[in-house]
Amino acid sequence: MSEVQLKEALDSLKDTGVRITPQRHAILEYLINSMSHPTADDIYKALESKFPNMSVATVYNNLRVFREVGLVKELTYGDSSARFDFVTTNHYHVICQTCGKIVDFDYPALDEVEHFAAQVTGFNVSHHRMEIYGDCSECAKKESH
Amino acid sequence: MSEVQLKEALDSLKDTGVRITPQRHAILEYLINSMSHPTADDIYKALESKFPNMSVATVYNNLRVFREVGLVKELTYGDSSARFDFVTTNHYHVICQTCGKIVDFDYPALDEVEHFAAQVTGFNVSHHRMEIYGDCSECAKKESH
DNA sequence: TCTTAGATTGTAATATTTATAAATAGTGTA
DNA sequence: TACACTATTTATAAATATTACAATCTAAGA
Ligand SMILES: [Mn+2]
Ligand SMILES: [Mn+2]
Ligand SMILES: [Zn+2]
Ligand SMILES: [Zn+2]
Repeated sequence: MSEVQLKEALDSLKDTGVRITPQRHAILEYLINSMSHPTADDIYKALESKFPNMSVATVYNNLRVFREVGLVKELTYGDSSARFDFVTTNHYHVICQTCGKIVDFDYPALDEVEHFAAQVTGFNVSHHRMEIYGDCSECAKKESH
Repeated sequence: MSEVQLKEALDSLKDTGVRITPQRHAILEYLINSMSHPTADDIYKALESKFPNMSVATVYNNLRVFREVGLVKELTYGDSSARFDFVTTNHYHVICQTCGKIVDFDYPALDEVEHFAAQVTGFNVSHHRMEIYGDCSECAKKESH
């Protein structure tokens, strides 16, 4: 299953005229298999044994390329560094304010809100972002002690 | 009207045991009167004629204090610096992807989404954030040329 | 007025991300 | 397969935003 995703991703790069390098292959593979929301530095560290000479700029450059092609979404929060999510199905995120855990969360897209915003503001609306914040069950348990 | 908001804000600081300094007074006043979503540096620059010796650290420190007390909300986007919004009524934001303009936007809070997320993930949900992205009418017009 | 804990200031440090230029390598073509 | 062309990588420096720190100052209660 993840092999299929990787193959489709590589094909979509090829279709856009983006060269497939070993670094790109490895970053995509890591994003697909990790099933998480890693930072650029997470990816850099995870691949440094395989690519001891890879530059961190390469990770950033390729994540931008992947974002532009539509393969990954960039999740930006206030605090620290951006996180990257391999695009599969549309979903939202629930984030623990205590430990930082990010949980995927399926919910129908809020089309009404977009339409309403377009009408009220005159914007040409393209998309929205939403995140839900709280404490995960582990952290909530610890706090109650 | 803004005098009332300023007075209430100062009272709420006093109630929390936060000292009222000229710098804090000025930052709050600016946030309330600007009716916009300034960055820390916007505030710093706007007040430098009045406080030639004020440190940018003071602006950051106080914005954090105000956030902790609940007087301001910090809006963090990917690209540049954080923006700050004096808390009045609950509202969302519509953001122009081209020029960066931020427009306030009233919409009933998405309580259902929060409840659903809590049930599905087991989180103790506290709040959510949502922004709508698109192009404002001016930018959309320019692009069509 | 005096005292003192908290606030401000000036500066250095940290961290993330981007820019740059030289070296390298992927891919289409012959 | 070998070549040529150009995209990509690498290494490093730079830009930017934010925080840490220590010395100085001051708001506010006694
Ligand atoms: Mn996700
Ligand atoms: Mn606002
Ligand atoms: Zn947690
Ligand atoms: Zn615009």
